[in-house]
Amino acid sequence: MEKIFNHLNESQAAAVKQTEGPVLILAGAGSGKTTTIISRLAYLIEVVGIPASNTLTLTFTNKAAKEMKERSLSMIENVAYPPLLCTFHKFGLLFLKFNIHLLKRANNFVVIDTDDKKRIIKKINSELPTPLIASEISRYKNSLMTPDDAYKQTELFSYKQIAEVFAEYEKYLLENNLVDFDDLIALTYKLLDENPELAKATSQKYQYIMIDEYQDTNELQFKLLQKLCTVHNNLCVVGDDDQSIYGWRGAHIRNIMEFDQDFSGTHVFKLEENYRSRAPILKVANALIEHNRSRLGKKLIATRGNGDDVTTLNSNDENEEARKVAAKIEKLLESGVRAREIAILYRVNVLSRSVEEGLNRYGINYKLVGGLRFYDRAEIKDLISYIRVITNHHDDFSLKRIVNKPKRGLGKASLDKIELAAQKKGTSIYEYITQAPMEELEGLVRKKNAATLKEFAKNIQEVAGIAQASTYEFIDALEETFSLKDIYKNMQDGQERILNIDEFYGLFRDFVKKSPQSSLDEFLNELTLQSEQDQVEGESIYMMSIHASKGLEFEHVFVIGMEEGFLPLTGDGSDLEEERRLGYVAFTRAKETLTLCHAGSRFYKGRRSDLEKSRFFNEAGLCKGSLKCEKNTAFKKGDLVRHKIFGTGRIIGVSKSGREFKLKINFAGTKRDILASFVEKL
DNA sequence: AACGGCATCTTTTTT
DNA sequence: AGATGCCGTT
Repeated sequence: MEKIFNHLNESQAAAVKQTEGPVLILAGAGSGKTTTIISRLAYLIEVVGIPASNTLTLTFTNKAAKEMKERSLSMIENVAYPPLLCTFHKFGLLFLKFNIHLLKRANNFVVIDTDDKKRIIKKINSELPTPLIASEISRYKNSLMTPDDAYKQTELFSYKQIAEVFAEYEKYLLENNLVDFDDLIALTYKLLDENPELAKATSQKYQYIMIDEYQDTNELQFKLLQKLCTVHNNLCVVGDDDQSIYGWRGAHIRNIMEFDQDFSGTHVFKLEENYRSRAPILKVANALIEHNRSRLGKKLIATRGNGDDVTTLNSNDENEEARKVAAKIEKLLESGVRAREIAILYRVNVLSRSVEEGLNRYGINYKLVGGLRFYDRAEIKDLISYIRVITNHHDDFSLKRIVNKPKRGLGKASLDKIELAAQKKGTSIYEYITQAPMEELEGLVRKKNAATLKEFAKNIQEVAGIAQASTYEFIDALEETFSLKDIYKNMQDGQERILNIDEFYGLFRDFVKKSPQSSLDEFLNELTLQSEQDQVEGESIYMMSIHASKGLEFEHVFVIGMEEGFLPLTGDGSDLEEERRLGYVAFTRAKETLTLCHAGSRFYKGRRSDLEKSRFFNEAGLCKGSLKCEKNTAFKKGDLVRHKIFGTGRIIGVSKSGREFKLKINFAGTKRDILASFVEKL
């Protein structure tokens, strides 16, 4: 008991103790959110006496789940079964394994990733852009729409077409017993919705539910949570409306804004004490986010005392910016700061390029986080396809991916012929290759290739036999039989690919060591749900998008590209309030110092364009008393501006007052003199 | 079947 | 600019 409350402040402790009923914990950046969740879990299990198996804690990323698991293990003692703590999708996977038979489907389904999904779509329709169809299908599934619903909903021909692709896509998944990411949640919901008894039983099993990063949930996840709360309302959600930065991906900020209306009798706790950043950093972050209208209202209170002022770094172009940032970082490193405590953040990934060059010139090592993920690399996906075919020879989808890797002379034309022949016989491609007489195969493809195909099928079977006997020997047998590394031996970026393959082999061996009794099947599904491999700790600084930085912290943070058009990013579909939240997330990553950089022009999309300093400098209160800053904001007669108290008005005159500009503004007929830093341009 | 040249697009990203 | 994708040529 003491151990649990030792490290908690008052509001954290209060939130931990409120175990019953709906609970909303508004956890500001750096306010000890994870500590609170873990403590609450420990309190439920160790003090209240709830069996660990009756709790459920859901996160969005594997990383968060992993961190919480590790930290909870050190806090919870004597637990026969560890509490279920996993991602939403993992929960869906587990649930479907036990219950998908109710949808008349076998539970040996395979989870496909976004790339697989796109390949399937592309095969069905190559006219419309695949990513569009993919995202529309995702949207339909998240709205629980059937292809039929989607078809009826629209009058547009192209969208009717998309609905038709959706129908065929669903048919394909069903026929091959595949499940996509959206299905993991949607089918789980469907099962609970159509089987009230199952919903009741599931809700009874998970009596205490906690959700991390609640501001990132979408509508379907919300509905799923409602089902899980069929027989109780012990739902505790933790999140921060000010850090909702995934609206563009369907996250429903409404969920957190209106939680207390969705669940009556909600207890609200605000965690506002910040244990991360120095006071000046928090001041700037608070000032910025206060400009958002749609928020629950929360202020970060500094506990770490005063520190350096937030610095603005002004450059003419991106090269100057890169030099200045690199020089500053070099100084920090010389003063003994560890490299991993320094991060460069940006709104758009392309902005990393110029800074990379600067860092290289200064000989500073950096690590790019994000970009192409390990499991998305073609060579790794090929390997996974090999393993899939070995576990399930009838997985035509994966087989087609690898049948010509390494080259076996099987191009599109030959493959189509084989596939057609297999379809006619009603068998899988693998089965067709093994069973068709040699003469028949030779009628379809070249003699030499027919033999290669037979050999390929034989090899698959052989390696499958080895896998069954010993997962230990499997990986070596795979490489020996198919020489997958040789494919890349003579390619330009081949060495890197071979290294990736070796890394994958290493990961596989680790998996086997950790759970020797597991089948390849389990390994595969685990893999599909896995995101990035753990970033290796090294002596290099970090560079990443603001999105990727969420949840992390660094002593020294540089935000580059703070210009209109980059942060905030403008254009169709952009949401100024979400951009502001992005700024807020970026600022609150910093523990000791925060440096905000902007450049007068950048080379972007093939041409150089002039840029205005971001309005966020003004909003964050970083412009007071400085004329230099006003130059870029360029208030002029006729501009519409907003004042926090007087509302919207039009500038009718500009004059200088000391070091600042004074504006004469017409607010709905009332003319007032206002200092420029107190209004924002509309 | 494989390669190379031309056109097109360009925010953020997890599962 | 740079990556990706499609199509036509070899």
